[in-house]
Amino acid sequence: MSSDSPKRRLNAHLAGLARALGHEHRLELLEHLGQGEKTVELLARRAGVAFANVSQHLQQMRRAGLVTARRNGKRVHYSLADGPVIEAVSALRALAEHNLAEMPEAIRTYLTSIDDMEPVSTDELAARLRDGTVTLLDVRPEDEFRAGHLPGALNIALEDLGDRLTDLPAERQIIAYCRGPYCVLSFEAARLLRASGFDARRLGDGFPEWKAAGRPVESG
Amino acid sequence: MSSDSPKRRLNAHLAGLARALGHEHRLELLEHLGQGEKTVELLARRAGVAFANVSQHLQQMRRAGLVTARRNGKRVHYSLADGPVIEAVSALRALAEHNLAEMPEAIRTYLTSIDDMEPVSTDELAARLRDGTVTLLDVRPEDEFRAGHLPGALNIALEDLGDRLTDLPAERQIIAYCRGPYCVLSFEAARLLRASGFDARRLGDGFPEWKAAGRPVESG
DNA sequence: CTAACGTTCAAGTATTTAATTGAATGAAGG
DNA sequence: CCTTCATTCAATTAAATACTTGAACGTTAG
Repeated sequence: MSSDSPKRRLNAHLAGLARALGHEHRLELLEHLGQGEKTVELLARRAGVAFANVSQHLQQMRRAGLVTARRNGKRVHYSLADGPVIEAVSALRALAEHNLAEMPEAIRTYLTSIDDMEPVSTDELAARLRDGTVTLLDVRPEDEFRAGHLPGALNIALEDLGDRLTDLPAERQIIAYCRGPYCVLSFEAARLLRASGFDARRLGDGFPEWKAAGRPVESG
Repeated sequence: MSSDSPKRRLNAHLAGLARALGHEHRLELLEHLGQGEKTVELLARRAGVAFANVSQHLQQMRRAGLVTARRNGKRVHYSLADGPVIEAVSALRALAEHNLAEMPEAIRTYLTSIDDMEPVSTDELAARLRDGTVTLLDVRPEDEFRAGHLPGALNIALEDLGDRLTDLPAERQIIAYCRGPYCVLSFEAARLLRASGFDARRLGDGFPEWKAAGRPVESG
């Protein structure tokens, strides 16, 4: 009766999208691309995946419409397509979080330890920023910060944080953020800061989610 | 530097979820399960897929935590897991809709023709229901209606609609709904009703999305 | 023009996934 | 108990996907 061909083809199309998201490396690449445009080489280095391999994964995602490529000189710069890609990945995460029970132990403890840091919500952060009662700290690498960051954020990459504690106010609460909800950078930063006597917390989401929610961003 | 094993494993887990959504037949099965619990046999029939094949797809989704199974006598009844499964599929659809340009022509015309029916939004419907100015028509098969439907809806399966036009009010607007945004049932219903002189529209979403949005449902 | 470099392509192998078939389970009914 | 029926399992084949390697392409610099 209702085995309509167009509907089937649409489902096949949706399935193709899902499969394009269905690989560990591609999800990692998307997370990095969420921070801003990047070259293949940089992505390969950051993700720790073989070069040609990254190129192929990127092309697969390009075919699916998840990312776009632009050539500039010898390099090809990839970035997220402007559809709701972040939202789709977030939906996957929400799905995963709901089934915590069915996850391997190692992942579960990882997630709950991240949760123990009492993450600040995006709404809460926005309010605190209006009040001006917190210092906002971006602990991603500098190039990602330059490509886009939350308004008024201070950038100290996690690896430099230990050497630059004196740049931070001792009396104000510090909220650290990084690439996304499961990115360890802000988690490690908050831990380090707390151990050094600061009042530190972390943002539950990261830059891509903030931007995807339509909130203002700065760059440069 | 930050090639943390737990994070990688989490991405692998997310990728597994995405792959569990990454097949035409599984998406179709999820759509049917969104209407309510169903046996393997019924699913195989409704989806037009070979029996053992359906069983294997279901088990794959069960392993991924997308669906649950319960045995009752000789039959095994599958239903959606209680995580945000509908939301994840909706995210995929949103992604697909955003890239209309990159879709094969056949699908694109299918989608735009559906859109030409000026779908009613969930919010709009809720308001109109409060006013009591519309008749709500559920055109899914009776078993799906019994398993759950929108409050106050009248059930006439699409295949019976032509014979039961006299059961419908000529003076009130009729809003038809079915299984989801891309389900043809309500589309065909609205077309038939309009051709018969009724003032008919269709709901943009379907029963599963209404329920997933936390709105009230009735059953029986 | 040639060399160097970043990226893509092509080919091969290994692995994973899908569909089909027939046998095996497990519950109900005579 | 033996049969029937719905479902699952196991085994096979076919197809798709991932990774590696080395060659090819296109752009910039000398």
